[in-house]
Amino acid sequence: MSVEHDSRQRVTIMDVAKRAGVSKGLVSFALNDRPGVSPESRERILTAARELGWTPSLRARSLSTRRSFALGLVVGRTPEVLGADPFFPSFIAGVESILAPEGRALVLSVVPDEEAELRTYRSLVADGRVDGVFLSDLRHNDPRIPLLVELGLPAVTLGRPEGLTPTDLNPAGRSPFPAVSIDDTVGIAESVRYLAGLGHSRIAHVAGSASMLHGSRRRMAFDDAVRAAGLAECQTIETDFSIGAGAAATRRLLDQDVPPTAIVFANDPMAIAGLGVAHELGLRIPGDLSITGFDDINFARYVYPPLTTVSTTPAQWGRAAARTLLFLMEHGSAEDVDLPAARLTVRGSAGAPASAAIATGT
Amino acid sequence: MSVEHDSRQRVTIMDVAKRAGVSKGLVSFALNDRPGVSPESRERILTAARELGWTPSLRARSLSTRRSFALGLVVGRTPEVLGADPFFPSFIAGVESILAPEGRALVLSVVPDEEAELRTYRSLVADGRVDGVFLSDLRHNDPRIPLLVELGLPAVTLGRPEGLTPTDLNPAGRSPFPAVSIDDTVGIAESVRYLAGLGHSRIAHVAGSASMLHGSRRRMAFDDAVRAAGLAECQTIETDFSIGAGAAATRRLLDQDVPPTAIVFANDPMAIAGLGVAHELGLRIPGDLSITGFDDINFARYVYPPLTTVSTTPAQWGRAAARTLLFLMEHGSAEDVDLPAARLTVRGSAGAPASAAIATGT
DNA sequence: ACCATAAACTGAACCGGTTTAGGTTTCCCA
DNA sequence: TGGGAAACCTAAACCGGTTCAGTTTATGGT
Repeated sequence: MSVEHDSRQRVTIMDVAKRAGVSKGLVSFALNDRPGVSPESRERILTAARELGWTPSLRARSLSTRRSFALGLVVGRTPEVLGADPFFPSFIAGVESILAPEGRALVLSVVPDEEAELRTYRSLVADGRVDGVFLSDLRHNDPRIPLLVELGLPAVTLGRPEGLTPTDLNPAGRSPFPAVSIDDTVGIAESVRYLAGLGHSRIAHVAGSASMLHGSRRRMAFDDAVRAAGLAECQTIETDFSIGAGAAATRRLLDQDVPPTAIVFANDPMAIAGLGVAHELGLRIPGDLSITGFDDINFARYVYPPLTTVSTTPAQWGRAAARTLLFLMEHGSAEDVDLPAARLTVRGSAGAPASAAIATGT
Repeated sequence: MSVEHDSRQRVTIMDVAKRAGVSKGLVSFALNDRPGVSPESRERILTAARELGWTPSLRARSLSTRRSFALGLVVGRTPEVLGADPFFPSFIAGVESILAPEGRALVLSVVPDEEAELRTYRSLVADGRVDGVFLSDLRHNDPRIPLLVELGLPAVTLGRPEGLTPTDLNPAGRSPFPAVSIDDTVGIAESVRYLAGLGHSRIAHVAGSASMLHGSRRRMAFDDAVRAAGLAECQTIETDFSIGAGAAATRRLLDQDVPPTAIVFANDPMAIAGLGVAHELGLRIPGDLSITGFDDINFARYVYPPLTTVSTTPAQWGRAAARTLLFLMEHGSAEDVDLPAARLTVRGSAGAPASAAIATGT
């Protein structure tokens, strides 16, 4: 009994209806299991559909339901920064692992600057390409938030936004979008405590961009931890998170009369660049200089010495974000999710400073 | 004269037709600039559309034209391998730079294995999600090629496929899909020649997966170059392109009685891992061991010593691939594109072997 | 036996475009 | 002046689903 022979004509809901001896409306009802279909009819319809190998046309569904069954991710980074950071590949893999079984697709955009980013959101909505979006790399007074509110596009933020204007807040005074967050301050605090415990007193921080929430938050965590450890003012240099900027910052720090004995980097790419600069200057690591990173990218374990860093879980973040966004779109609201805090992973790049005398200056 | 006030009702082609005093069919004609529309009408219609801020509904267009105006990229890699390799972010950025102005979106899938990969292509087609796809990471007898032929999905391959069965070939005996390629054998040959020129005679190769075309092709290029340089048989170790495998391979190579004095790695992540292993073993680079990589990822310039490697241009590849795929879809066929060969970029990780005595064994 | 009500189901409108068959004009030339 | 072709345009069908008003059928209460 061959039913699969394609007669050069995609099988439609009408074919299924005819074969089951019902109207196409009822087929639709049965498929979206809604009430008002007798068990027998439902069975007959589903059987017919199976026999014909029918799958409802996504395009037709899109048109009549005004949904696209796709989610969007707009990444506003230069290829330079993007390429060095394995966050997105892992994050996307996590997202996909949730979306694929649900029959939803991910529409990805990579754009170089903020203006293009906002344009992209507008056109995604104008074209009805996506039903919701992931908002990553939050910034202070992030212009994307009011834009998405204006566009009425459901979203999930990676981390809690800050600096929202009253008009953006929802009635309860909260962010208009659910946030899926991971506490990265714990890891920074642990890094500083660990270094201080090893005997370091001149600890510097190579921070990420202050305009990015995770950049400034890690910096504040660093300052707090330094203070908590009873250390004197510690140096911080702001960068844009790029490898090159990390190398330059390291050079500046080490090129001082009294250089730091340890550097806490805001991400692993910069830390690895720092490692390179230190080697180049002939410093022993961790003897002359201790280094910690943030992210625990794959490279971290394989550079020399292996990088002591803070381990994050982007794939898990992706899964949680995808689940939250799907829930939001289905139920109209969703709870914030807090993932387990990122914790310090100790490897070889940090150790006791070689000379306490130099460190204390006495 | 406010026309922008949204009356809670998206403006449709009908609104434009009414305002221009024509039928909606004619609006469609004017918009897709087809013959049979008088200049005056066309002008009136376009003006009306502009005034109303009308954009044709992508969803409606999709339904009636049976196109999705989106292209697909299915990446079959584990997050582990994917995250370390900045190829895709750059490639995607290149693709996007072409697609965005054309109003096309990129649908991205990341799947862990080949089975899921094939499933994904099937469902992308069944759902009509994409009008064409990019085929990367070509493998020998790649099962995706016959699948895409069967599905009738236009595609562009990144590199020329091999091992096609006669049924897959088109009438002219060529691959059914246009290929956008970059010659990576030149870079490998240059690496070997460069090392040989420095005085190395025991050069090893840490190859990528032999099942991947670029893995085996680079390996063959290595063998050819070694022979051309008049060197004795040189060692090769096959890996899966992952950082960890690169580290393990390096360890095995260096843990021999007569270790190589230079290693040519099939990609940068493995080369960087090799650098780490060498450092760990207390070797001086390039004095005791020379290392070359492949890709010229961002990290390459910032590790110590900076990596001598072969520079590729993934963003350019992405642009060319996107242009070719768009052309293919519009005209039904497209020419192969050959990008400039990847060339060696000399930095510090390769140099003359410290002792010619050890190198020659005399 | 009869009416009320719920459950099951149908038919048609609708989503917003494209496409095609056919109908007017207009213009040209015999 | 008429005939024919070309240019322009309209109306309606179509893409393949969802949805809803309304009809039929089954159930139940009195």
